[in-house]
Amino acid sequence: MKQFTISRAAKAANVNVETVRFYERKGLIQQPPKPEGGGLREYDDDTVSRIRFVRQAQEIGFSLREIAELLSLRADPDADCGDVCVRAIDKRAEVQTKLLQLEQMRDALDELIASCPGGGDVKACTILDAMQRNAEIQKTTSRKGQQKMKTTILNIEGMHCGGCARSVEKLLSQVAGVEKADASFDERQARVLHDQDTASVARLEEAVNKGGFTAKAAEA
Amino acid sequence: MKQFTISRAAKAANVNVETVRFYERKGLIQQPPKPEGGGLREYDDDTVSRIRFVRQAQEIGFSLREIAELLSLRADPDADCGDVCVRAIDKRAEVQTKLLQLEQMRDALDELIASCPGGGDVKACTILDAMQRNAEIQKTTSRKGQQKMKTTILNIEGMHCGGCARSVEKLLSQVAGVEKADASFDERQARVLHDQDTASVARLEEAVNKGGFTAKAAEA
DNA sequence: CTAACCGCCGTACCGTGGTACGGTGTCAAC
DNA sequence: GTTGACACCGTACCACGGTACGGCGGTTAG
Repeated sequence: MKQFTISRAAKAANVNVETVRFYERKGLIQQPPKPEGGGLREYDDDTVSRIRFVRQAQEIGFSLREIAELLSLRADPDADCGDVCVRAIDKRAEVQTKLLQLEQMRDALDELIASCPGGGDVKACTILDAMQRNAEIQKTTSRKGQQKMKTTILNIEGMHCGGCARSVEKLLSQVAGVEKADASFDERQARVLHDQDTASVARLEEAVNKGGFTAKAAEA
Repeated sequence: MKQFTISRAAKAANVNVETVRFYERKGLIQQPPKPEGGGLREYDDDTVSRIRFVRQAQEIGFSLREIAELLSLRADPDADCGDVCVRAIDKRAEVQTKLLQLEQMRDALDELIASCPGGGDVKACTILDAMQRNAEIQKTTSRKGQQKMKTTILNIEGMHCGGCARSVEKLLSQVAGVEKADASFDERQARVLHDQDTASVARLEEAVNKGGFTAKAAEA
């Protein structure tokens, strides 16, 4: 097992020294203890691997917070491979959603570009016009569906960790008409901002229950 | 022309009041003057439209900074529709790049998910293994290409505004081997962090020149 | 008339993923 | 034994796109 100083370790993992220290602070890697007789901390191969794992997971689209979870799963002897898989599937769904949004953007831009006369007075710019028109359409559709936004607090049973809380958030946010969902593991609660017409409280509870939790609206 | 209070304007544009104020501070919208006799500022239809324009442009993928530019173009009597078009094309390229990256992510995740046995000990998790393996591969490839990173300062002629500076950055960052490119309109310079082997100084100059500017490496 | 709200404004803070700086300690080579 | 490079550590700072708060004053409904 090779030993490194921090800067050698950073170089080996192809990151900045400050980044290594940043990851230590975030708990993504353990800071090696100082040698007893004093001197410099010694970083090993394993830590370098771990840093590279972090970068790879980042490239796949995981946030540092999620990577920390993966790493702790990896270290947990009771963890199941299925847990990892669930996260991968969630992430895939997330990536797919972003992908579709980006495709919409690209198509919208393509349309704009195609309609451009290529020059002339900006007052007649079809691109700006089109964006303004879309903006106005948004207005009318948002007015058509007169939203009755309300925040509901759900008491949730069956959460085991912060990851569960995030699963609950995901379940809730996938219900049509839900604007915002925050779940707190500590409080065993979720706060949901939703349109009462599209997303009834019953619908919210149902969605959470389907995920294997138990949700009940808290009395106001 | 309807008049609104700030909160009514915010509601009409479907944003938070604080967001309206934030946009004012960022110069995206003008803050209406206080009426002479005192009292409340009056927001008009036009401002509301402008806010919706901002949101729409954001959805298409423009940052607030870029939107500010679009808005000032829209107001500039000398601006050409082609200027807007160029920005749209740039943005399309950017969106396309992100799209490809996300597709890679999705495919990588699909592979990981497909390989998952679906349960069992996390020690045998194919997903984590695969990520670790990829991480190790990255290491070797990044070692193979022994990069000689260097920062070069280019003096740039032909920039007319901050937008030009950003164009220069874009031109530079598209050169293979360029890690980072910062252009300053005020200083008429660009600072480029690049691999000397893949991206020679001549190549950098060439790329900038092709964009209609004139670049010369500054003497150290 | 008074409470309760809204406008107004400055300022602080959030999360994300780092980067930068300054002072002190340690080490190794010349 | 000195010099220069690195380690160590706390803290501050960057961009981004907002959100939140606190105090003041104006306004409006009951």
